[in-house]
Amino acid sequence: MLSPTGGTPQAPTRVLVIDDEPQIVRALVINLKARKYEVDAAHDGATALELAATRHPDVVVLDLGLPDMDGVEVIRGLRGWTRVPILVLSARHSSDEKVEALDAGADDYVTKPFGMDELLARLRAAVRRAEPTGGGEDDVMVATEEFTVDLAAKKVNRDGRDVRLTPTEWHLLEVLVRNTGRLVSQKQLLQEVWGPSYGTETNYLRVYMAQLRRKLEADPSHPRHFVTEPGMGYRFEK
Amino acid sequence: MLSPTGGTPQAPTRVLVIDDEPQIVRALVINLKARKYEVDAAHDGATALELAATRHPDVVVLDLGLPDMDGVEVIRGLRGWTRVPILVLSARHSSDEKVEALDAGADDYVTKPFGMDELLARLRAAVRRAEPTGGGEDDVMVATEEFTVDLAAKKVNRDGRDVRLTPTEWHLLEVLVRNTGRLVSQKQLLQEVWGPSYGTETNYLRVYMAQLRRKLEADPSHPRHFVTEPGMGYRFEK
DNA sequence: AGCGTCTTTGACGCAACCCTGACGCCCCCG
DNA sequence: CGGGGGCGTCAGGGTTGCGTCAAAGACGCT
Repeated sequence: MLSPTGGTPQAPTRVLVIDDEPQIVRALVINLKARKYEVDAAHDGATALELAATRHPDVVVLDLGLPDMDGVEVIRGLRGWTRVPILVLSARHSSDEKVEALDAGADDYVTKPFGMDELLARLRAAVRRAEPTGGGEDDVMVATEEFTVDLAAKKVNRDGRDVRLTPTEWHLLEVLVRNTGRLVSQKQLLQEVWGPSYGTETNYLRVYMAQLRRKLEADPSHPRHFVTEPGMGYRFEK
Repeated sequence: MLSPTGGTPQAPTRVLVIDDEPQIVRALVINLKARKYEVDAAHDGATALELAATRHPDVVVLDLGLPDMDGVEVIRGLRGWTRVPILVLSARHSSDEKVEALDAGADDYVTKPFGMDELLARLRAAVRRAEPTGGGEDDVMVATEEFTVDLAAKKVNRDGRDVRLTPTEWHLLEVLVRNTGRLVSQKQLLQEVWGPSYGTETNYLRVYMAQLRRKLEADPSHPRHFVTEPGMGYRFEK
């Protein structure tokens, strides 16, 4: 995985690196940028808190040994207003120090010298669990003048009443709606709804398209939304 | 701070410890119980997954060296259906192993021998960040015309009297209510309530949906709130 | 050890769904 | 102008899935 943000394209993950040792900052910045992270860097606590407030990073990498203030104070300063994941770096192996940092609100604690692979893995873990819960919570709704389709809730509403669809009807509708405006070939429809071994049983499509139209179209015999493209396939239009 | 759960009284934090070395398990259990955690223990991967499904721990401590299966497989088995924090223990210091475990979905990685103080601090950190976000006011109360469900208090009230629900009934109701209006597939229901190894035992659903309807619906044979979507799943409507 | 509660499992009737075939229509093409 | 392929419609039958009931097994409590 090259990009830190998984499959779908989205805003790059923003990292705030706080360390006063130039060579460590340089190594981190290079490695992070190579993996398509967006990186800000600060070499003391004051600028760190400032950058955190203005740039809103998705994750913070914090070295405890700063020139101007105690690293734990930086953690408290951040935790006062944000739950952004904080990954602490430190040369100290002392258990007390780890406990203090973690209880102040740090998410993870890595002792120097550290392996870059491990650090990046811990960073990925921190970012991942901060991601919004629940997977696909987007309420994907498609609306026409006559009915609405809610892909997430698997609901179809027409004239204020819910329309009952059978599994096959729903599946067919789903494929069409996900390709709104585009032509979907008969073969593609058959394979997506009935399975990959189907492809020629166009009579299935005729029956189920008729049922969809009967349940959703104002005038089923003159469909406005479920359009037949003879010899090719079907198309859903808003 | 003696109690792991902050100030306000609430259910104790439940920890699942997975390790095949008895002395480690004993040390962990003693230390955790002394701090008012509720502790379950498993000494192999199979029972671990089973316990995770039935007991729903708030955090998992997992030793990678298990007799029956690879520790990473346990992580994947858990991540298939839950986001519970996973804290990995391991004797291996190898960087590759850490990266693999973290990328499989672990939240933290501690190498043995470990300091108990540090482990407990890391455990607190893992639990803390898994807590519900402060800003998101959970709709813990859901009301219909006939009954109300209080998700926080785990109470159901109907006609002014509390309704007694068995653990399974409640769990099923909870999943449905958290997805009010949305269709929940039979597989999802089975896996959330009975555990990840279930998915086809739809007869369980039939029995327990009937019991929920009998206890909550005005006319159980014509359910208004617990709607069956044949072949797909069930839906809770207000 | 005994009891009660909860969970699991099996059997049965019924309704709904999916598939199938037949028929008629329209449009394209010969 | 006639034939044919593709499409829409309808109705029947096999199959699946759901609701219900009942009883056995598992578990915890007294």
